[in-house]
Amino acid sequence: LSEAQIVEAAVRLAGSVRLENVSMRALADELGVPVMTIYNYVSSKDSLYELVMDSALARVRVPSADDGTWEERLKQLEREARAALAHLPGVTIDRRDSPEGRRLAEGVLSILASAGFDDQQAALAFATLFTFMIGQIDIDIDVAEASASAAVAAVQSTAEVTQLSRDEIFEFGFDAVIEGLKARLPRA
Amino acid sequence: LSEAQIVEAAVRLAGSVRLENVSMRALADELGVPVMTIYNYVSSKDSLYELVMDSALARVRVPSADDGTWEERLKQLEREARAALAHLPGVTIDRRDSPEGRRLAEGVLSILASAGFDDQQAALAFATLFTFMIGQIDIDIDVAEASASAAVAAVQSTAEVTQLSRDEIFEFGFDAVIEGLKARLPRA
DNA sequence: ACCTGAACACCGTTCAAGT
DNA sequence: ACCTGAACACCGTTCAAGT
Repeated sequence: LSEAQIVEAAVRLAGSVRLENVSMRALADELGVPVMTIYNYVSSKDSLYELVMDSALARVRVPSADDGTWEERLKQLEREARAALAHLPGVTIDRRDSPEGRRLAEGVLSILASAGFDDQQAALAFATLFTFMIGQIDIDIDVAEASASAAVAAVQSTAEVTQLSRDEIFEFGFDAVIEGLKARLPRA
Repeated sequence: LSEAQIVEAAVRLAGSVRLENVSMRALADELGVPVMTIYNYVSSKDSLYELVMDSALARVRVPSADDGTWEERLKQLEREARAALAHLPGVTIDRRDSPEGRRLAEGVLSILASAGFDDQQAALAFATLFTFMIGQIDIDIDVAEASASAAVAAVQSTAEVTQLSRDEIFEFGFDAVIEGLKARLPRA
């Protein structure tokens, strides 16, 4: 048994239930060990949240400067972050003590700097993008948990609108946010 | 004792702890009644979440057509919704079966319609605004719970940046989103 | 009819006893 | 030293017994 195996099992179980509803007892069953054995590798359930989050975010790459325009790089990063967490209900980006969260935050800030934002504007743009992404992840999970949500319902209630996929909504929203930020970019 | 008193007590307790961490026993203590008495007025803790959310959102006004430009009306609505939930950690907008959630969603959609968005674009714009607001509420609460969060840390790490207040970030982000949406408005 | 104590089936985690 | 069963202090809610 190892920390990695525990995280793996938690991810497996968190696929169908919010991680906070996966009990340590259920996790132990999944691993075939007594409950308290887990505590030899993971100090608490809270620390398990962080380990799961970090293992998910570890997959997210920060595109390098030659991977396209700054808009494309940002979009790519956010798309991957969203995908990494979309199927882990109950796992959000806790930017507090997470190494991976910090890595990605720095990635976003450096892309914004390369776009020409000064420190102040980059910080504001970062907060805007981060806000949008947290909302996106939250909504992805809401929709996954109850496909008859009122966001969809509200959308559908607007007459002859064809149903919008989550991906279309993401692309539209992200492009809108980027365009709004670009308008605040100091002229080159 | 009444449903209203129970919701009031829950709001009181949810000021300092996330509502999901307010136990029915603690709520009963706050009200000075035995635990099971609450169940004569509220069918379950889940239904209590909805009652608390609805009572908070009930305060949020949908500005009428003569309350300013559509941008100002949207901003006013979102500002109030944010304020209504910012101090209720653990209470998000569950658009599922909430009357107040539906009322506000329809309010936003009607403002977007008055701005000239067609149904499809209005639905996409609504989703974008909603995503941004959910993220904002989440982050407000994160920050309230741990004022030394990494979003702030990341911002501060960018050298000589003065600390940004949550309100400044909201104003900047909201304006950026609105500007991005406006760019998608069919030309009048 | 309305109310509610005791009990049930859970939690995360401590702690002491096992090897 | 490492492991882990039993126990503790909680949960939300059922249900039967009280008035």
